[in-house]
Amino acid sequence: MALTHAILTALLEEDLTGYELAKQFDVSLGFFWTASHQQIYQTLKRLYAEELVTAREVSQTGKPDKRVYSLTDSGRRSLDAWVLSETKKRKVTDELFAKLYTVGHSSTAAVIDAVIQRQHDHREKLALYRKIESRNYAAPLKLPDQRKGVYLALLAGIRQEEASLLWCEDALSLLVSVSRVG
Amino acid sequence: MALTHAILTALLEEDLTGYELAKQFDVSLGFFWTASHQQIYQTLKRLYAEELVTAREVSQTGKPDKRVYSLTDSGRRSLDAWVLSETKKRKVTDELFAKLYTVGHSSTAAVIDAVIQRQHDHREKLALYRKIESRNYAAPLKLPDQRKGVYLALLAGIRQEEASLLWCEDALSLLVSVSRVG
DNA sequence: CGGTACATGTAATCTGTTACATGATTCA
DNA sequence: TGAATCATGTAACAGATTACATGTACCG
Repeated sequence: MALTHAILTALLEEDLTGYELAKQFDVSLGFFWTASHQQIYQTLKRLYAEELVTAREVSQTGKPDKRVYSLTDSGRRSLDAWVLSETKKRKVTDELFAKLYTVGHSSTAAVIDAVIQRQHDHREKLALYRKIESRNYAAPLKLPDQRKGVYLALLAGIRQEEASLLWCEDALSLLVSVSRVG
Repeated sequence: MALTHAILTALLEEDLTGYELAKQFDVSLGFFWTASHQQIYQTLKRLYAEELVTAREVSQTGKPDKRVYSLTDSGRRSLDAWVLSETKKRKVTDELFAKLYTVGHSSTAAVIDAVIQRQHDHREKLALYRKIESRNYAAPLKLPDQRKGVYLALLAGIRQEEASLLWCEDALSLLVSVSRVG
């Protein structure tokens, strides 16, 4: 039950709606956590039932009403307990690498296309992360403590995207040496 | 249904038992795919029912009997179709980064411990990958085509582990600047 | 008139995790 | 004698995905 805690940590800083959470999981949180809006709404519903969050309805003009969630004391305690618990290993599933295992047996062209697509994605993510970094995290040591962890998560994202981009170049240059198969 | 294809790609190269597959998912495949032995046995059972793999029982002396799986033609076609299909985005869940979001609100000591633990893990993985690289993939361009993709997957693992290790150092030096909280 | 952003959800299904279950061999 | 490795599985439950469902506002 770890999406629970990913949501609760996001609510530590500010109150959010399901929609806003989904957007955050799509961008800044995206490189270390992915979740669809359906999953988020379902989890928020459960969190509300368990009284780890509260919700208030906010009417808006020119936009649909929204439901803003905030942490409760109980949610806060649950988070604290989770931080002290053992950290689970990173879980990854990436089809791209599984497809690489088929090189020489199946269509290499398809794999090359997949790498190029991935290269575009990494470039976009990196540009986004760097923009966020230069706007909000230019002087890490001077950040207030509550922002330091968020900065480090961002930095990890930047490093991962950079490493992935370098890899994409190496991958493409090696893949063109593969005779067409499949 | 992507574990399906991750298993099928592993069977492209050689026939394997569920146990061997589980080990591979734990080590060399581990950085881009994780799966427990329970999940693997369940999936193999389904794959067998769908005739994407066949199995033969092998008796051993001094060891339990084992069940060795191989790809069928139908499994092979399923793989080919999958390679041509759109590549899904990488899916990640990593509690460590979620925990970073709690810095300044909760126990920083616990987060530091988690980073140190992760640093050990990355060092071990990197050492393993480098050993595999120097033993089997010293001259990438001279590899047979079927090994090039596998090498690239390994290289991605090496790059990721290196980037992660650099990050761990930066993270630890910034985290010690956080006043003790929680 | 069409697309995008805002905003929230349910139902059915599929996938993955946790707990349970067994049993031989080898090494210290 | 106890731990590790080999080897395979089931059952119950939790978590995630896919398909379906609705509706407004704003921009071009």
